[in-house]
Amino acid sequence: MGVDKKQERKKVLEAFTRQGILDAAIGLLTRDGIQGLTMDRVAMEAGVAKGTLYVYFKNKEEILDATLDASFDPLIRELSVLLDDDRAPDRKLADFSLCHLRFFDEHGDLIRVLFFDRERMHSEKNHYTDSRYRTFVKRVADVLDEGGRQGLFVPLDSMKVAAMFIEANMGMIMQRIHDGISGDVEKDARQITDIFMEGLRQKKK
Amino acid sequence: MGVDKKQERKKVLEAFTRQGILDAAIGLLTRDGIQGLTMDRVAMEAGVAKGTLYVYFKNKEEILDATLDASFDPLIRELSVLLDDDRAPDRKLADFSLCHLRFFDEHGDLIRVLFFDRERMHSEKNHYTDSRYRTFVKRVADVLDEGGRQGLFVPLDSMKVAAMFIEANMGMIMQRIHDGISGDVEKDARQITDIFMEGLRQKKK
Amino acid sequence: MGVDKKQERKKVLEAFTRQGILDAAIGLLTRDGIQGLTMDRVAMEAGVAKGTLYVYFKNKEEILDATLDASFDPLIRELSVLLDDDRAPDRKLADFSLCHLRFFDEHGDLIRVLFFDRERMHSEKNHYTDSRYRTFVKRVADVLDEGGRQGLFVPLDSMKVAAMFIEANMGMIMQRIHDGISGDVEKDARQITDIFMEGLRQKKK
Amino acid sequence: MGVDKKQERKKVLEAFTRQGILDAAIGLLTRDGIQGLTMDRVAMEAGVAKGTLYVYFKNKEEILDATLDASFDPLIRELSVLLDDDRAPDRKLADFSLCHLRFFDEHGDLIRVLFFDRERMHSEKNHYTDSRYRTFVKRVADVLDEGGRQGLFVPLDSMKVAAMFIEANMGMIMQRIHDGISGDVEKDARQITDIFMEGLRQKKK
DNA sequence: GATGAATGAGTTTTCATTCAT
DNA sequence: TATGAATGAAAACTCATTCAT
Repeated sequence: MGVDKKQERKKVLEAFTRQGILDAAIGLLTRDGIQGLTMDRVAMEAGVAKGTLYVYFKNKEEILDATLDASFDPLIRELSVLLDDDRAPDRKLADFSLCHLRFFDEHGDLIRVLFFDRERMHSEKNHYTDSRYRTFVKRVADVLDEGGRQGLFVPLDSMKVAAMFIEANMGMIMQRIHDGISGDVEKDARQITDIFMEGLRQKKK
Repeated sequence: MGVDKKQERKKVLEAFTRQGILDAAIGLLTRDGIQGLTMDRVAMEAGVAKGTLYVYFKNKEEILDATLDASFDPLIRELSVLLDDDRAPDRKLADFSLCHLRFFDEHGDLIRVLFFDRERMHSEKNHYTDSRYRTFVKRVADVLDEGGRQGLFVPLDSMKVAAMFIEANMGMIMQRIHDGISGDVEKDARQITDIFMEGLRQKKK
Repeated sequence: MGVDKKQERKKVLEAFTRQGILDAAIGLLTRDGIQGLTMDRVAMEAGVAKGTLYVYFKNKEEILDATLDASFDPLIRELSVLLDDDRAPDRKLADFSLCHLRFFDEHGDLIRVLFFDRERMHSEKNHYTDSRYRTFVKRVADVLDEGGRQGLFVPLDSMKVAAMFIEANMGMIMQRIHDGISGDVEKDARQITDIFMEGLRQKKK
Repeated sequence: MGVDKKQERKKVLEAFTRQGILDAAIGLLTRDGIQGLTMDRVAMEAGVAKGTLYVYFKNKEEILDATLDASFDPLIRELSVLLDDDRAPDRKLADFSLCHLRFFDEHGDLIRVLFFDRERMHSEKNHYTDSRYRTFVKRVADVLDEGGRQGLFVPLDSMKVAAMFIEANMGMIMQRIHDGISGDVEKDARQITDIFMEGLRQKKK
C-alpha cells in the first residue's frame, strides 16, 4: 500500500512536471512563434533543467506534437461533442462555426501556431498531425452526408465541401484577428452559416 | 552597338544565374520544406558557390521573399487581370475559383510553400507578405461590394466574406491535393461557386 | 553541507573553465595579435568545444573585454592603491612610473594588446574601454591637482598633463620593449620622473 | 616622341587612378575605421572595378601601407624639415610639439588610423611601419643628443626620452581630441615644452 | 529521476582574391 | 588595361542532444 501511494504520488508529480513543460512550450510558441521555441527556453520557462526535458520527451519533435495536441485539445473535444450529438446537420454546422470563432477569440494567439501546424501537416515527417486534421474533415463530411441523406443539402462531394467549410471558418477567423477581433462572434458565425446555407445570391421576390 | 550587345548579354547572364538560384530555392522548398532551405543547399542545387548567393541576394530572407514572389507571381497576375475586368461579379468569382484550382493543379507542390508563407504572414517581421495577402482579400472584397451595389448579392461584410471565399478555395485545393488531384477542376470550381452563390440548402419546390 | 560542497566545487570548476578560456584568449592575443583571435582557435587552445565559449561568454566581444579586464586588472589595481594613499604627489608619480614599467617588464607581450585596446578605445562602439582609460587619466590628474594645491607643482591643465604623463610612460615602456627590456627599471622610471619634475634643461650654476 | 607622349600620358593616368584609390581608402579609414576598409568599398568609393585594385596594388596589405604612407606623409615631411634645420634643439622640440598638435587638429580623424598603425607596428608582419616609427624616434633622439652636446640638456638615454617625448605629445593630442579640440594649440604645445624643459616642479624663490 | 556543463555539427554571412572576357 | 562575376575559405554563432554526477 505504501508502495502504491508512493507510486501514485510519483505519477502525479510526473504529470505535473510534464504539464509544466507543455505550458512553457505553449507560452513560448504563442509569444515568439516557432522560431522562439528552443529547448533552452522551454527549460527555463518551465523552471526545469534542460536535461529534464529529455526525461519526459524523446526530443523536440515530441514536445511540439504534445504541445499542439494540448493546445487544440479543448477545441477538438468541444467540436467533437458538437458534431456527434443528434441535432440537425445544419444546426451542427452553425454551432461548429460559432464554437470555432469563439475558440480563437479566446486563444487568438494560437492561430500562428495553427498555421505552423498546417505547414507541418503537409510535411512528410508529420503524418500524425495531418491525420488529426483529416479526421476532422471527415467528421464534418459525415455531417454533410447526413444532411444529404435527410434531403437537407444538395448532393455534393462531402470531403471537399467539408474542407471548404473548415477553411472558410479559418478565413473568417483570420479576418477577425486582423481587424482586432471586431464585431460580435454570433453575427460573424451566422454570416458563415448563412452563406453556406443560402448562398450569396439575392433572392428575387 | 558592340557595347549594347555586351551589356545585354551580361544582363541576360545575370538574370539567368539569379533565376537559377530562385529555381534551386523553389525546388528545395518544394521538396524539403522550409527546414530544407539552407544556403549551402541552395548553392549546391543552383550549381554556384555559396558566396554567389550573396552577390545576387542580400541574405536568406531576400532569397525567400524573391522565391515566394516568383512562385506566386503568375497566379497573382492572372487573378488580378480576372478581378479587374468588367464582367459580372458572380462570373468573376467563378473564374477566380477555377483559376485558383488550376494553378495549384499545375503547381501543387507549391502549396506547402504557401502555407509557409501564411505562417510568416502573421509573424511580426513580415508585413510585406501580409500586405500582399491583404491586398488580395481587398480585391475580392471589392468584387463582392460591386455585386452588392448591383443588387446581385445580399448585404455582407465584404472583407470577412472575401477572406472566407479565398480560404474556402484553399480548402478545396488542399483536399484535391490530398486526394491526388482527383476529379476535374471545372466541377470542383463550380462546387465552390455554387455553394457561395446558392448555398448548400436543398431548395424546396 | 553536502550541497554546499557540491555547489562550491561546481563554482570552482566553472571559474576554472572560464579562466581557461581567458588564458587561451590572452595567449592567442599575445602570440598572434587581434587577427589571430578567432573563436575556433580560442576553443582549441582552451581545449573546449566552440559551443562552450558561448556558454561562458555571450559573444566574441565579451571574451575580448573580459580578456582585457583580466590582463590589466592587476596593473590597475596596483596603480589605484598607489595613487590613493596619502603620500606626496611627486612620490606618487614616481611610484606610478616604476610600477608601470615593472608591470610591462613582466607582461611585456601584453603591450600589443594594450595597443589594440587603444584602437578600440576610440571606436564608437567601445565606451567601456574608453571610460576605463579616462578614469585613469582623471586619477593621475587628481594627483597633479593635489600637487598644485600643495604648491608643489606649477599651475597646469591637469587632465592634459596627466595624459601626457601616462603616455610618456608608455613611450618609455615601448622603447624598453623594443630594446629588449634593456637597463634597470628603477633608472628608467627615475628618468621619467626626473624629466617631469625637473625638466630636461641643464641648470645653470 | 609620339611614343614618349603616350607613355607619359599613360603614366599620368595611372598615377591618377592610383591616387584615387588611395583617397578612397583614406576616406573609408577615416570614416569607418579599419573594419570599414573592404576591397569592395574601396573600389566603389574610388569608382573603379574591384579587379582594378589588383592592377595597382598587389593586395589589401599594400593598399593599407600606401594609404598610411600617404596620410602621414605631410606630417612626416614637415617634422623632418623641422628637425633637420639648424636651429637650437629646444626650439626644434617646441616646434615639433606645435606641428604635431596642429596636424591632428586638422586631421583629427586620422588618429584612429594612427592607433591602428601602432598596433600593426608591433606585429611581426609589418617591420616596415615599425621602422618608420623608429626612424622618427631616432631623429628626435638626435636632437636630444645635439642638445646634450651643446650643454643644453642633462645627460640622458636619448632614444628612451625621445620615445617619451613623442608619446607625451600623443597623450596631449588624444586629450585634446577627447575634449573636442579645446584650447588653443600654441598654449598646449607650450605646456609640453615647458614640462620637458623645466619640469613640473614649482621653483622656489 | 534530475541536472546542466559540454558538445559539435550545422548555419548564415563576409570578403580578399582570381580569371575569363 | 580594366572589368566584375564568381569563388570558397574562414569566420561567428546556434542549439538539439548527451552524459557524468
